[in-house]
Amino acid sequence: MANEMNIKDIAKISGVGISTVSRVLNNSGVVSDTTRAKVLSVVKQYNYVPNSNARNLKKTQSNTIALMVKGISNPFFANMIKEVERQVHLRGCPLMIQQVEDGVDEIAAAMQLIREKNLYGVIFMGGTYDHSEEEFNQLGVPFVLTTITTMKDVDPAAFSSVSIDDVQSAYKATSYLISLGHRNICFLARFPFMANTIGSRRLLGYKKALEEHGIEYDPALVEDCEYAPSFGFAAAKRLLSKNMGVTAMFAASDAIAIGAAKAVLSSGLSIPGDVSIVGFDGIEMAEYYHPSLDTISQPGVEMAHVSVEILFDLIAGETANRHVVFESMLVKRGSSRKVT
Amino acid sequence: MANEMNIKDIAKISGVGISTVSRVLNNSGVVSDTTRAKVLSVVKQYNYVPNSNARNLKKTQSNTIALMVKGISNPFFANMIKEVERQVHLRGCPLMIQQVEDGVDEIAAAMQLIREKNLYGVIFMGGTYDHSEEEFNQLGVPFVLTTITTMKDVDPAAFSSVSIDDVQSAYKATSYLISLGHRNICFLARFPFMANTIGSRRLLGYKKALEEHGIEYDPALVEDCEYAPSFGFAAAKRLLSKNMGVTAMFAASDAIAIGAAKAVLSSGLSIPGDVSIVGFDGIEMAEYYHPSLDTISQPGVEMAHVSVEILFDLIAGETANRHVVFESMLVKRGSSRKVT
DNA sequence: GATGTGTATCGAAACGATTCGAAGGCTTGA
DNA sequence: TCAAGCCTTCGAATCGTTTCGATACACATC
Repeated sequence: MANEMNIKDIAKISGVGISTVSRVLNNSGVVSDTTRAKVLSVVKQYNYVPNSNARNLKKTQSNTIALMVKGISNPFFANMIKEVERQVHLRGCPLMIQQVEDGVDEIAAAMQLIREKNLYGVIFMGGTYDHSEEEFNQLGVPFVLTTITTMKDVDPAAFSSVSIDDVQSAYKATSYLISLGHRNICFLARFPFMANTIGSRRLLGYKKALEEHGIEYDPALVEDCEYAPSFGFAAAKRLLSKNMGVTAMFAASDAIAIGAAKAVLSSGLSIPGDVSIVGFDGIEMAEYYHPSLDTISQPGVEMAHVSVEILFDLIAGETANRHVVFESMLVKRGSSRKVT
Repeated sequence: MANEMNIKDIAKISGVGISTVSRVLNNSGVVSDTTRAKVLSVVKQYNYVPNSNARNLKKTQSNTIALMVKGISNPFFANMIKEVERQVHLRGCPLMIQQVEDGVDEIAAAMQLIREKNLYGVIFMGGTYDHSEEEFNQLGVPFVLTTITTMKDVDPAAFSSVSIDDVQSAYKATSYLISLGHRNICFLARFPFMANTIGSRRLLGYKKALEEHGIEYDPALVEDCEYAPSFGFAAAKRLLSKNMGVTAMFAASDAIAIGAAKAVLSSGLSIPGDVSIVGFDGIEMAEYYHPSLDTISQPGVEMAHVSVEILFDLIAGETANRHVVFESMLVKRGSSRKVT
């Protein structure tokens, strides 16, 4: 039922050689206009699609791009994935998506795919990578790290990346809350055992802002929670029950912020009347929450776009790795207020 | 850097024939235990991974599954996609994801991929398909339609599907609001020019409930809006400005419901005090909205799971197509109240 | 010893593309 | 007329697998 035509059939029907058909389809080498037209018309008539397995086998390279992502359903990532797919598709390449479960070695998983499928390139999205330069080099195909932190100190010349400055962004959010007069500001993020995660980097920014304003850092104000509303809710509940006089919450993601807001509101407190809240990411749901949540917004779509651009530049032969750091933006919508 | 080993090398190093290595790797045919052990140890030692392009070329079939989806970033789909990926991955197959843009012929796009990549199977997710039985048959590989409505009257024996009963579900939601005493219930959904979309099917359920309770259907209470908060917000604003005495809103998705809730709340009205709201899908964000939104919840994860199961059954040779219709559930959380 | 049966293995052919060296057919100039 | 040079085109070899018919050996049977 599916494709029973191969290049040999097309060649025979067109009355030309096999290689001529190949050259027409790949726009390589010279082919006379009449021959080209003839071949193309036959291709169209029989709806012929070249078999990419054969093509990839011969070229020892496929045109498939893989996206290795931690947390497909995270709304911030979902948007980025959408854009990655769009951009990759636009360039005529199929996209393979693989979810990286906790505890799985991302590079090893990618290696397997690369060798199996002769991948064209890989985008890694989200998470913290505990890999050495050699391990990255082993990949053997172009790749880009998007919104990823690395534990080992890897030479920046060894990889390309797209990110925001997490320390600076968290600093910005915390400073904002401090500037509104808040002193008891709690911080909600995920702190796994590893160092240099997104959470720990944002914690650095949080601490830095406190320090600069002479506010003592209190670990009791920091809650460990995963990037989802249910965890934000539970974490905020825990915090509120401590009765520490918290007047502001800074969450490392909007999903957490939404859960935390729910905890605050359902405790009978008001936002921003009693508690101010600032989230992180800039997802649509935060804007439509009531009250609309302030947030540190990341330009996810552009980040995805640039990731694909860099990847294809590398594929095209660009040898210099690039590191694009986007600017995050403090979006004020009214979930924070001045206190005296 | 990448894989420079091929099966011939492994054969030579192991001191066996090429086909023996192949048989070991595929668990096909008989191989003595000692030979098997020897080959496996060499494979492991050299970290050999078979080239799937070559394998697929020879078998004229790859192990890749494709997911054709409309609206990757829709949170309800995002969750399903996550589960599809998990299940497909669990079965050792790579997953290719292609987003179907508006106006693109889904089947044609899938055909292209199938012929290029010799796909193993395809899952179609979301949207309304305007295809005939012949077009589906042309695919030539197993496939499942998940949460998809079809415009043409296709023989159920010609495809497999996973869905909920949209008419019944909308009927359930509307009846619930009516039972609470509401009469002016508006309905927000997407109504493209085509018939038999998800939106139009849910509209049927809405109408049926009204009719059964002797409430006249008023088209002015139905607003066309896409499945995202911003559109729900705008649609609800439009409705409120009509001053039709609306006391309840039924939205065809939670994303719409969230936008609509925002419109209600930011107009100074209360939920459920002034307006009751029921959404659709059962996404996490609706639960953490304040107030938590009532909704018709779809078992997305199970639907995704079953879709993959059916697909692999078909791949395994099952010839009978299956149609699994899941039960939706009315989840009451407090965004609706009784009126008198 | 010839034949049969089974087990374990081998290697050549094939899958459908790309590519490169070779060659056919023209024109041009000597 | 012939050689040179150019433009097209051709087809064999190749990529790394799978698979099937063939083979080799051991052992039993008659």
